[in-house]
Amino acid sequence: MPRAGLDRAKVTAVAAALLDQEGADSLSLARVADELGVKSPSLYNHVDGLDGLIRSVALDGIEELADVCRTASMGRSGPDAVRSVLQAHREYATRRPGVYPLTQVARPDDAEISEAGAKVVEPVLAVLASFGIEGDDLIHTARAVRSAVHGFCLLEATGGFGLDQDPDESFERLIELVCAGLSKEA
Amino acid sequence: MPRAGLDRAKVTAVAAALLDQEGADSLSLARVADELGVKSPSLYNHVDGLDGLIRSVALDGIEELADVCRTASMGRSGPDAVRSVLQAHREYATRRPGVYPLTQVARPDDAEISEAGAKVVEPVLAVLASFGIEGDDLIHTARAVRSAVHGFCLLEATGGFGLDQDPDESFERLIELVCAGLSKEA
DNA sequence: TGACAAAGCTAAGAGTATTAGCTAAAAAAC
DNA sequence: GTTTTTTAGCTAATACTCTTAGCTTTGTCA
Repeated sequence: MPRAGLDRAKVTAVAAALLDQEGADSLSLARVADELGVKSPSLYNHVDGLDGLIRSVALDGIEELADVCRTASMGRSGPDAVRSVLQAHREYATRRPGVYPLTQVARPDDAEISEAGAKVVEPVLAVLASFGIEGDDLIHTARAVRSAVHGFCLLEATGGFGLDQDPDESFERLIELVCAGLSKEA
Repeated sequence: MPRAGLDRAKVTAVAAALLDQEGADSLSLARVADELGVKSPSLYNHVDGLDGLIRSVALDGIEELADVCRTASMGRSGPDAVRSVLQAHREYATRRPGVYPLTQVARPDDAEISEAGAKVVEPVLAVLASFGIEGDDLIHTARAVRSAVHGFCLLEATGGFGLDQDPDESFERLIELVCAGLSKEA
C-alpha cells in the first residue's frame, strides 16, 4: 500500500485540468481519483467532497485571474489600461475555459472567496479611476465594464459566436465601445 | 392505473419552474417526476432523458426570449430601441433565472436550437442597423452588445454584484455606455 | 524504539439516470 | 359497439455517482 503523496493543491490542479480539457460535465471525484491513481474516498483526506473540490478550483482560479489582471494594469492608465486589463481577462478565460466560469460566481457567505473576488475587481476600479470616475459612478461603471468582458468570455467559451468572423476583431470592437463610453462619461 | 395525461410541454414547464425556483443543482428526472406524480422512467415517453429535457427547456426559453426581444424592438430605433431591447432581455433573465443561462449556450449541431438562437440576435441586428452600422461591423458590434447584456444578466443572477448599490442604476449606466459607443461608431 | 497522526484502502448506503419488459388505458379501426 | 392497436405509466434491474464508517499501513515525531 504505497502512498500517493497527494495534497489539496495536486488534487485541485488535476480537477482544474480535467475541467479545461473535457468540460464541466466530466468532473467527478471518481474521475479525478482515477487520474491520480487512487480510489475516490481517499480524496476526502484532502478536499471536502465534490463541493469542496469545486470551491478549491474556483478559489485558485480567482486568485490567478486577479493576479493576471493586476499585473496587466500596472503602470498604465486611460484607454491603454482598459485594453490591457480586458485582454488579460479574456486571455485567462480562453486559457482556462473550464475554470473560468467558476471564477465569476459569487459566494457571499464564503469570506475567502469573496475576498479573492474583490481583488479581481480592484484593477478595474483603478483603471476607471484613471478616467476620473469616482464614488457611486465608479461602482456602476465597473459593473458595466465587468459585464461586458465577462459576457464576451462566456459567449466565446460556449460557442455563442456562431459565425466565422474573427472573435479577436469583435473583442477589439468591445474595447473600443467601452473606451468610447468611458471617455464620454469622464 | 389512471393516466396522468402528460406531454412534452407539461414536463418541460415543470422542469423550467424547478430550475427557476431552486437552481440548476435541483433539476433531476426524479424530482420532476415526483412533482408530476409519476415515476421517473415514465418521463422517457415524453422527453429523451435528462439531456433531452434540458434541451427542451432551453429551446422553449430561447423562443420566449426571442419573442420578448422582438416585441421590444418593434417600432423603435436608435438609443430608444437599444434601451428597450436590452431592458426586455434583462427582464426575461430576472424573471426566469434558472432557464436564462440555458438560452445562451450554443449547440452548433442542433439545427432547431441554432435557428431559434438566431431569432434572438435578429432584434439586436435590427437595432444596430438603425444606427447605420452594417456588414462585418454589424456582426462585431452585435457581439459586443450581446456580451454586455448577457454578462450583466449572469453576474446579477449569480450575485456577482456584491455591494448594495442599485443594480437598476448600474444597468442604466450600461445602456448609456453602449449607446455612447454606438453613436461614436456611427 | 514506541506512540500517534494521517493517508489510503474496502465495504456499504443512498441517490442518480437509464433500459427492458409488462400491463392497462385510451384511441383507432372495423 | 366490438376488436385491435398503440401508448402511457409501471416495476425490476443495471450501472453509475457521492459519501460515511471503519480498518490497515505508512510515515513522523518524541
